[in-house]
Amino acid sequence: MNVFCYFQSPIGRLLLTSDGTALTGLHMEVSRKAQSTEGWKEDRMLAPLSATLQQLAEYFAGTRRNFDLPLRPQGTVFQQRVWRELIEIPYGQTWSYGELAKRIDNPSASRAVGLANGRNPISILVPCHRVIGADGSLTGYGGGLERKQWLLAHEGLH
Amino acid sequence: MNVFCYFQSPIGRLLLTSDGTALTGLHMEVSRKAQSTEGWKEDRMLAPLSATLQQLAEYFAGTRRNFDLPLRPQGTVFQQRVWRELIEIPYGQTWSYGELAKRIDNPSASRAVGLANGRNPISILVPCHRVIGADGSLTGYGGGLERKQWLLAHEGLH
DNA sequence: GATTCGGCGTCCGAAAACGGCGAGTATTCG
DNA sequence: CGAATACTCGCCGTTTTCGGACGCCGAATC
Repeated sequence: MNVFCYFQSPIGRLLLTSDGTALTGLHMEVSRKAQSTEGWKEDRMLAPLSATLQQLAEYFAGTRRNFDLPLRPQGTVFQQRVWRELIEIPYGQTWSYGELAKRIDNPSASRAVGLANGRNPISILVPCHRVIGADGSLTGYGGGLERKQWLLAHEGLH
Repeated sequence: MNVFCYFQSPIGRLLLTSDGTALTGLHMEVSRKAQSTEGWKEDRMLAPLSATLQQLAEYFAGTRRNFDLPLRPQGTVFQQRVWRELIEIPYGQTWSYGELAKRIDNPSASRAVGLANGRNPISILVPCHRVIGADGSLTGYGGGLERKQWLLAHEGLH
């Protein structure tokens, strides 16, 4: 069972998707990559979705720093390792791609980490925006660098 | 929704599977290729399954020569064409792989037809056992040549 | 800074391997 | 001489393998 709904945020509309028991995706609206929801059902009341809506609202309001939600992102073994580690980055902090690579015992895979980051299906909640270049540059972001910047600023950086 | 059940036949136990609305598989027990039913529900009462059980019993009892069941085999376009044509072979008759290839307007694809035959997910009902070599040899059968021979003999051949 | 280069997992396309064949020769026996 | 069997070779869709390109990097060099 696939369900979805939208959340209106300061950085644009967000698409939330769920398999019925957990959150499977949180996508920003980017023209080129319009995730299709054809054949899916819209439902803001489904438990995982309504909980996410609530916590997102609090996050953007500035009253929440950590999320507590059932997540189920789909990906390869390596990607799962990267994403699981992403969640360990505290609110308002940043790691470099290389640091993240070290943390998953694959110190030379920093570039592959970047790739896995780009494939993160659950943005914001899995905070791939908290990873930047070793020299402090933002380097890149699926939703656009301006959104990455906005999120980091919102968390009190720069 | 995936459901399964078993049928005890003269040629061994058969595994029937359904997506809830049609029959998706009928597999013979072969050690090397034990189709996994993990996470599936066993239910002999589900419409497509109970109907199949009934008609199979009649087939093996010798009182039924044609089946009337909702089938939904999964495969490539080419395989679907082959399987659809297989159903046209009358009870008690055999075609060669080459003849079947001609029937689907691909006369030189006899070998590919053999391959598609081997992938037939619904044995007996989709009678791939009625296809033999152009020289009359049995050539091959997923469930083992002895079963192919048994089925053809049961249909009055040789 | 700007450029170069090595490292790493993934994606993608091309190429090769693989059969439940069949037709055409060659070979073997009565 | 036939007829039956053994070999060879082309066919064709599918699967597997392989190599190269790519990207949200980082360190070294210029």
